Amino acid sequence: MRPRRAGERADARDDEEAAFLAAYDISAWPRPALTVDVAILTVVGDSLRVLLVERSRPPGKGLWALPGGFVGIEESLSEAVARVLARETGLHDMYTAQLATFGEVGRDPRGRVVTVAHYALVPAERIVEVVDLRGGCTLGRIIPGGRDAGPPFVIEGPTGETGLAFDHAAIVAAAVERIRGRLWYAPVAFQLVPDEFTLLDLQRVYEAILGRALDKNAFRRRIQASGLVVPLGRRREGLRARPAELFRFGGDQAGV
Amino acid sequence: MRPRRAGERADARDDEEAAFLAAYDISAWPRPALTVDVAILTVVGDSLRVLLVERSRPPGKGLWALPGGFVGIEESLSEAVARVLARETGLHDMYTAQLATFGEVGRDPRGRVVTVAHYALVPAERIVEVVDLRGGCTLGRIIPGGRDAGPPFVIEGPTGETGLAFDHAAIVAAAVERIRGRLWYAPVAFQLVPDEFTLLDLQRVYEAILGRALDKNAFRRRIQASGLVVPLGRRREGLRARPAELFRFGGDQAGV
DNA sequence: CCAAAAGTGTTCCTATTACACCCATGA
DNA sequence: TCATGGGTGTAATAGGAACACTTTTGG
Repeated sequence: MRPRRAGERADARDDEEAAFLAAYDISAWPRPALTVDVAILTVVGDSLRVLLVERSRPPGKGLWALPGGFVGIEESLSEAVARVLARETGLHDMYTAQLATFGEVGRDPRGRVVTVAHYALVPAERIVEVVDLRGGCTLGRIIPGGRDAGPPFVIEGPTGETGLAFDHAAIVAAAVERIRGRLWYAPVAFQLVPDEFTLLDLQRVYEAILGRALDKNAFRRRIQASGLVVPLGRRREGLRARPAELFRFGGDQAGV
Repeated sequence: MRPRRAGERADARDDEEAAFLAAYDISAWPRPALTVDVAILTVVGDSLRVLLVERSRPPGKGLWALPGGFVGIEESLSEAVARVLARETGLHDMYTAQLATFGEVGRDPRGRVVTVAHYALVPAERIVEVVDLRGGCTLGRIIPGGRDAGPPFVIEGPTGETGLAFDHAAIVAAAVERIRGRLWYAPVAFQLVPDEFTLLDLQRVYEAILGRALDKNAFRRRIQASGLVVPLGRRREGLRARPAELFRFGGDQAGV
């Protein structure tokens, strides 16, 4: 018995496939439930934050948690993410990416629930505009534990508490590790900054993500040499110091 | 309404949680089925390979596919991977890691099936020992499309065909991209080489994964400087050339 | 003028590349 | 001895880190 080549007895095979599928009942066996959870990351000042929602029902009622929800039978994972984010936070059209899938047996008290964790990157300005940060949403602070780029993290809610519902603290830690690893190779920081930004704005985002200070000159040259930013020829004035040149994301290497 | 602090009205909350969970029926709604699929990668000679199994039933009967199966209600994802690999290939105790989750609505003709793709790394010697490469298993050849480190790939089965069942070709491509990205930062290549190896053995593995030649001296120095290999003080003799020094994985940075 | 923030010049150092060369063995 | 694969020296280069310095604004 060999694998089918293209066109080889395709009719008979197709009939067998069709008959099999007609008789197949995929819901015949018990199986895990599937959710998506999203760590929406942003930078406020010099600290990395994650958007948390208060759980309004059990399990974990009253605890802070990542926005999430069950995956519908007719929607892809990314569609589920978009739907959940719009419902729980009002945000839409932001950069999202898949992170990892968490499937330990005891991670949800409701039963067997496997979650496909995602992360999203949004400028803080947009969150403040759209999200009601008093109506059940907050921006938890992510504190890198180590002095350099390593775990562990502490996630600190608005009232100083550190616990999140389910295994959501582990998801946040994985999200931070992921964007740290991708920071220099993918347009991560550009998603966290307004359309127009100064190089020091951008540097503050890099520093918040990495949890350590960067050399100003080295950073500036590295970013400009990358060809990922284009100068706008305008300056940001009004502060009590020398105006900084404004840039936007784009240019040679940006893949636009 | 504020999030619960530690110990605050814990009894009442716990009662509510317990009551909720007692009444909760998680199987009440239709939902996707969940599988795991594994790309078992290895290096034979100078080419990267992936272990394929022939599908013995519909859908895709007769096509080559990655080993995979449904996730049980009482097993974690990694347990499901181990079970599936032992059942379909006889391999066990190898290095596996999660890759990504594929959840497009139409990816499986049986209905809505979401798969958590994994990859595994095994030395070719072990596959030849354990797996029956004539009884429904084969080592498909992975051909990098670009001249450097980029996609696309062609996956070539034993009889020259290129199609895999479902979206498994995309999973293999994602697996190769992942191990390419991790090659210099994680012990990827060491999983693909026997316990005792020469530096040129190791270099051939790196070259197969990257799809390009590496400078011998640069490679040798980089690996030895990493502290990840320790010389055994013995040599591999018997070839018709100068015997090469044997190494094993371990040492300072190996995290053993 | 001074504080504060923006922006630049220069030096040092390390990792990577490229390429040429020497060494040990079996036939 | 020669072919084959194992192993090394060295110079050129690129990129990042460190640090001191100058410039431009608002008060």
